[in-house]
Amino acid sequence: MRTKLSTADERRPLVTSAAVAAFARTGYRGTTVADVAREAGISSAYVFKLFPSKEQLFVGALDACFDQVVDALGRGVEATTDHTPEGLLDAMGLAYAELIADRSLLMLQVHAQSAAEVPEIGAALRRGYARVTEFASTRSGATDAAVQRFIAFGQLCHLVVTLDLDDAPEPWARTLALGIRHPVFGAVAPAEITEGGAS
Amino acid sequence: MRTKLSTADERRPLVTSAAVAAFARTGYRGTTVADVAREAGISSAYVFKLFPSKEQLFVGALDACFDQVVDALGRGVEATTDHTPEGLLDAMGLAYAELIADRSLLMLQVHAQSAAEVPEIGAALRRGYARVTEFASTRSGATDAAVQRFIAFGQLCHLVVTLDLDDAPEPWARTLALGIRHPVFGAVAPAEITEGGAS
DNA sequence: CATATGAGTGACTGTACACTCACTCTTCCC
DNA sequence: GGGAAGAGTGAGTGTACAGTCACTCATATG
Repeated sequence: MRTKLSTADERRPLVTSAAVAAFARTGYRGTTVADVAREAGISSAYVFKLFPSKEQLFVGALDACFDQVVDALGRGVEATTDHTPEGLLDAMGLAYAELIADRSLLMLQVHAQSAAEVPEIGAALRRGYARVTEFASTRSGATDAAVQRFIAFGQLCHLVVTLDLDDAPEPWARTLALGIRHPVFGAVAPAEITEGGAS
Repeated sequence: MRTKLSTADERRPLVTSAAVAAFARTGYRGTTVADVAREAGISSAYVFKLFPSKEQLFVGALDACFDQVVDALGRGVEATTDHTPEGLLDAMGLAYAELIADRSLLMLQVHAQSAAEVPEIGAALRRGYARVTEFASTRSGATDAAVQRFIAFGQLCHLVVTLDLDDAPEPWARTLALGIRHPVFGAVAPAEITEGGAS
């Protein structure tokens, strides 16, 4: 009994997870479907039975990524007792920081942004950011400007993690990584950055 | 007399510009050196005489990109009369917005971020952001938090332009694109156009 | 048992691409 | 004129990859 068979519908989400991990490492064009297949422990021929094309496989991974992001934001909101708009956004930021501790979900978004010229991928990415932005906005009740800043610091966080700035000693790197920790118990950007630190 | 010869040292920067344009369109892995060669009007064989590898060609393009970004920030600083730290950062933001009106320099940074796993490219990207961050910090005299916010909104701007959000009607897109215009005479952040120029 | 359905794969195909090489043509200097 | 130095290319080579196909094997049911 070498391999236990499962149904295609059971296997598809497993392959999607494998695709998230693989595409997160080397991006849309830098990852072969053989890489995804290896990660999933199946043959690449079977990946093409499960998904019609590499493009659709990537889109599936990206959708799954945003599912998890929105879920995490929701859990963050549930977990806080501070129900002010700023408190709710902070709670979401913290939850996001915990979620992306392993980098995969974050890197997938970065790679997707670079592949957004592919129409289906661009559309999926817009869909994802629409969900996140609308969720942050309606669930926090914050002003548009505050929501915009929330997303802006999310994007900065992507840069910091991509370039491994959070444990770089250079002053400029410390400036960009201020308050951003990707190790699990850290916090993400403080919302009150009005008159912050010293130089 | 079909083609006027020029020296390799004259031609290299021309090819670098072509590389910026080509890589900006389809990214590091999505662009062939034949694409760059076509853009530059030479054969791909000759591109390899001018640059040792595709990777070094991309690094050259990225360095040139950051040269232009830092230059633009400098011109922004020269052009403003408001010498408060916030005024200087605003002026830099405005200059950056004008510089990236044609998207190439911005998209190249986005694509570079996705290719940062390639060691030489990651290093070049860190070099570039180091220059920008240090320049913004020392020339504005602003707090670390303000400089961080400056870069964060720059990253948001990358997202907005990549996803073409600035002329999308959806509310979430309007929220993210608040105050961000990429058409030439638009402004970034809460800054006004001060120079008296005709159309 | 027979036979159907669907899971899963090895071996291919066609193409695209990074990089090389042998070569030609131009310019310049004697 | 001759010939060295360098600009510039056409025609490759080797490899890697998206997608296909014909097939095997497991399970299910009558």
